[in-house]
Amino acid sequence: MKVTIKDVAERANVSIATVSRVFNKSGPVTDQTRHRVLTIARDLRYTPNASARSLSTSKTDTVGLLLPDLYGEFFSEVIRGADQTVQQYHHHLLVSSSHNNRNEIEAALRVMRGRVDGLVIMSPHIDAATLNANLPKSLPVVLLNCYVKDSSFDSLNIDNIGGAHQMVKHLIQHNHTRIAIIKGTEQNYDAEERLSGYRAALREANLEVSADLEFPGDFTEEAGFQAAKKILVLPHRPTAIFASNDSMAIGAISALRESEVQVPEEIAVAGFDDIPISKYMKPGLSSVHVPISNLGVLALERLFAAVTEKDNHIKKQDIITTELVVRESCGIHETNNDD
Amino acid sequence: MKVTIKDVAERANVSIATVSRVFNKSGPVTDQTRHRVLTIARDLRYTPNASARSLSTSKTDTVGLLLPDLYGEFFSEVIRGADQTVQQYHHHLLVSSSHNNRNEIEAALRVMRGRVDGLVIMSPHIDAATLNANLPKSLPVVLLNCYVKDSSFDSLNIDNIGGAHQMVKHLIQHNHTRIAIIKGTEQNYDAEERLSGYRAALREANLEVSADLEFPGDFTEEAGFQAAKKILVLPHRPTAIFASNDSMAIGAISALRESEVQVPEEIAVAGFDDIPISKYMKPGLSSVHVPISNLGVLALERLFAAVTEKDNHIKKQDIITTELVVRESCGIHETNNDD
DNA sequence: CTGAAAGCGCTTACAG
DNA sequence: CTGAAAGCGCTTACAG
Repeated sequence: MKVTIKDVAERANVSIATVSRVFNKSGPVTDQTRHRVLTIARDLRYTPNASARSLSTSKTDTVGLLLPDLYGEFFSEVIRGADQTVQQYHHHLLVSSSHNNRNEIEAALRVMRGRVDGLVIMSPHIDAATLNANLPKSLPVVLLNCYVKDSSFDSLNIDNIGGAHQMVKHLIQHNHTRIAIIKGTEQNYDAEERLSGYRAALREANLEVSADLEFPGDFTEEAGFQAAKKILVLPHRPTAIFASNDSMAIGAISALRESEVQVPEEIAVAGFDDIPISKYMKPGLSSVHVPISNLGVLALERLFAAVTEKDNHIKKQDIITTELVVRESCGIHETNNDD
Repeated sequence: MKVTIKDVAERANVSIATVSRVFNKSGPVTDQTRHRVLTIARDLRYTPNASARSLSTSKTDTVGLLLPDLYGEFFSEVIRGADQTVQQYHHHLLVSSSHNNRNEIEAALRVMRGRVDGLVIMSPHIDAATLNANLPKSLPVVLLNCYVKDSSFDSLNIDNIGGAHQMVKHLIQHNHTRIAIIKGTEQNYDAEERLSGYRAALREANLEVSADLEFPGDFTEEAGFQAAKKILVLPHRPTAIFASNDSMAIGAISALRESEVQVPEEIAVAGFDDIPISKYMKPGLSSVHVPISNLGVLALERLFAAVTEKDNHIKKQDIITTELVVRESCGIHETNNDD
């Protein structure tokens, strides 16, 4: 049933070595034999067996992408960017998601090991020790928005603190003094950093940092909706809400409108991520722009650099800068986005 | 550097056959040797080489997922459902996306061939001939929302016609007689079927089917935005817009509000897909609910059935039913969703 | 219960 | 330019 290199070789009256050379464009082969082999291979519908090839070359032509829970537009964008780059480098993409505790991540790491030439990890729960314990030293790894700050790994991190700080500062500059935050998932890296940025901006302006203004969330619309409901019943109502991502901001706006509270007139709302849809909200959602699909591209390019350069590869820890995007939801209509 | 089955065998004073048996839980091994092997394997951080294993078993424990362009929330949901099921069956997921013409798809098919035990294909551009030409007869395939209606393939298709028909009928029953449609991507399967459903409902009600009411789109918010702008300048303005998906409906609503046209009072708007965010729009977006993440689950479950049952597997062509979800954007507030 | 050995389908020095 | 052969790291009948 299945056709192998041997079948092609026999029919073409050459050795399997020659067929191999033709398919790998390696070594010298006459045009004539090359052509004959290629024709017969096509007739027979021969494709080299990937496992056999991997076994002898110890390369898999595959890279892994480890993701947390997939939600919303964000991960579509990341995967799009990643896949695009992987295809460009003629590799394949093994995706594994929804690892939300240490055991699941360790299992995922072990499973990837031996199946991929390199690994991009986007996981809020990972630490350097776990990585070292479960991955061979030789496997190239790029950490995308992980907690790990360790110069022994390549990493790309969104400037969460800076972005949140900028947005909150912007609100303060426009006379908001009581600003609530809807936090991201507990223990999540982005969540904690965005919270830090928020607090830092308040402190800088000598505004009170109070737990009464910090509401739990988990990055979903529903969480934003619930948090806003709680904010609405506060005795001394905030004039602005900073949601730790756009999905929650959208949920929050929905809750406010349901209660007939005007955005931005009565309460200003701002988000984070600048997912594509935010622009089409009414009012348009002010947000902190993250180059999402570019994240996937950058991570994979770094990974391929590591794979190619081997021991000569120099690891870097990069911060991806964000950008303030002011739309209507925060009530401040400006043409230029200065802070 | 890398540790193989041989290293484990030597250190444990057993043959590689025994180590293999321990790792595959096959054949009889004394508890004592099993334990010894396992301990040593852990110390050595041994993981079986996936390629070697695949080569001798001719199984890859990997399934492929072929997707079109990734956009919005839709594909995050599909991938989430797929990955979840794949993990449950202890397999891995090879994802390949953004194949938008025949050549790219053929290349992707060939590349998958030999790397996966089965394949889920979600591609509007595929046809039976291309599949047969590029895939071995023996490879299990499940078509997810593809054009191909061929009993030689397992397939799952969204009831696009029925869903669109139901939504438009609903609008008609509430006295809309001039209903515009924003179409999906040219030549796209979903796009064409939703258009058919729209037309069928109009005809059934003896309403005119006119090209003047059919506007091009490509499933993005931007396309919905642009289409709505065109609709607004129509001499005889429609009272309702049926967008072929939610993203376009959201874009359209954005355009209408920008022009200070009230939704639903002046123009009703409805979408298709019922992506999670639609519920949080203001006004809440009326839509046709598609069980999106379930799509991924169902497709993969069918695939694993095919993989396991081999020649005994009976192919089926299933239609996934949709459900009308009436919210505020279409202006008809009802508790029950009867049509 | 355990081992020796063939075989999976390739690649790649090494000869010629 | 081409071929014979070793080797990649496993699994799996077949013996014992």
